[in-house]
Amino acid sequence: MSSKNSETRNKILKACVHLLETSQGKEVRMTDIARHAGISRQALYLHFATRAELLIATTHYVDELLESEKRLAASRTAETGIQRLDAYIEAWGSYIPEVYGIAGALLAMKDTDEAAAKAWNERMEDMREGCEAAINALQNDKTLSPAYSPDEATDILWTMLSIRNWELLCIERGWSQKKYLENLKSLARRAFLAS
Amino acid sequence: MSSKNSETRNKILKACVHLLETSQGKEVRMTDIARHAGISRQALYLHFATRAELLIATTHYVDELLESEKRLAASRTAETGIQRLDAYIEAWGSYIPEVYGIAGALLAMKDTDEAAAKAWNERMEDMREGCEAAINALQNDKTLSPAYSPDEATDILWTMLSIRNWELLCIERGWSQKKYLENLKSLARRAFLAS
DNA sequence: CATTAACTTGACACCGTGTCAATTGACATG
DNA sequence: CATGTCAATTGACACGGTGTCAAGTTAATG
Repeated sequence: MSSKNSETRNKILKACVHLLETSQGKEVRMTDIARHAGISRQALYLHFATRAELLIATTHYVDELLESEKRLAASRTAETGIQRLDAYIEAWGSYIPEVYGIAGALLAMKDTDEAAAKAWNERMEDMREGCEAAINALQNDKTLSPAYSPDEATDILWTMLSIRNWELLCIERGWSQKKYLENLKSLARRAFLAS
Repeated sequence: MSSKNSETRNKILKACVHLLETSQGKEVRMTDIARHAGISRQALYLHFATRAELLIATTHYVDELLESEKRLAASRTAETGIQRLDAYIEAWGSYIPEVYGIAGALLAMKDTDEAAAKAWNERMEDMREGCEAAINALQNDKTLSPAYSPDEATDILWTMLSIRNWELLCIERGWSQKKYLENLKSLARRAFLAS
């Protein structure tokens, strides 16, 4: 459970990311991760107490790699509410495919594992704040449709942008990433802008 | 594996429904179902070869109880496209909370179990047909926004109405069923109607 | 009375997670 | 050089859940 970055710890995380990304759907077992990292299964437990902990660490790991914070925060600099809404959808929507594998694993554990649920909920809470900020920006511009309170609008935007929705459109229905982004931006405008 | 309705088969299905409905989130084990049905665990396997098969049978069972077909088909009688859209959202949206428990169980098995995935996909396909019919009705009325092809609009409506979205709004965000239905109807209008 | 079908009990195999103990090998420090 | 320590290894094992198998019980039916 070394808290620092050790050589093997990184090997493990790297292997975990790779497996989650490639083996879409199929289970990713501790054994698989170990083999792929070139170490023994037991050595995993020297670094991560449980599978859940490993998965959570993996999300942090990729977030660092992707500089997620930075990219998501960028939308905050947009001038108008509409631009901000667009920028947030663009940023978050581009983030999804890069974390989809890991998110899926975490999501699957959510129901059975306390720690995984917590990690996931924190993430969703962060995302919701981004939505809230975008909606508030609309509100300040007086461009938010009077049909919605900011809270309601936030809930809806947050739901629209869920990873599961991305999954339905881009995986199940085969939409391209470009089509997804364009459609979601346009949908959000239709939904939230005062006409 | 008796294909007919036997006494105990129904007891099992009833127990299964009850457990899935009440024990939200917690696992529902074969043992639990057996105990709750008042029979031995092994007797379950006399009626259903696998857990997946039992769950699938359970969905059919509740569908029969709820007369889902009938209720969902009702929207087809609406006159205008808009009414039809509303009616479908009303029907499907009211159906969700009643099958939420079972759906969750099936959804969770989707990734690991072939049969469960198939059962789920069939269901989603049916639902998509309902969406398609509503969108086509709009199209025929020339009230579908030119921004969308019927296919795109169908995909989006289908996504909007996903059980996971209902879950996010009604479970996670605590929306009432009434609020959910109203908001989804209004959202769909904003999204799909030509302005 | 004998047969048959539905159930029961109890044991067991398989898998995946997590634990434990004993061992090895590298490397640092006195 | 001896010692200790740290990371990793091997191998065994417990636990929980699904699914299988075999033998025995019970009740209905001819």
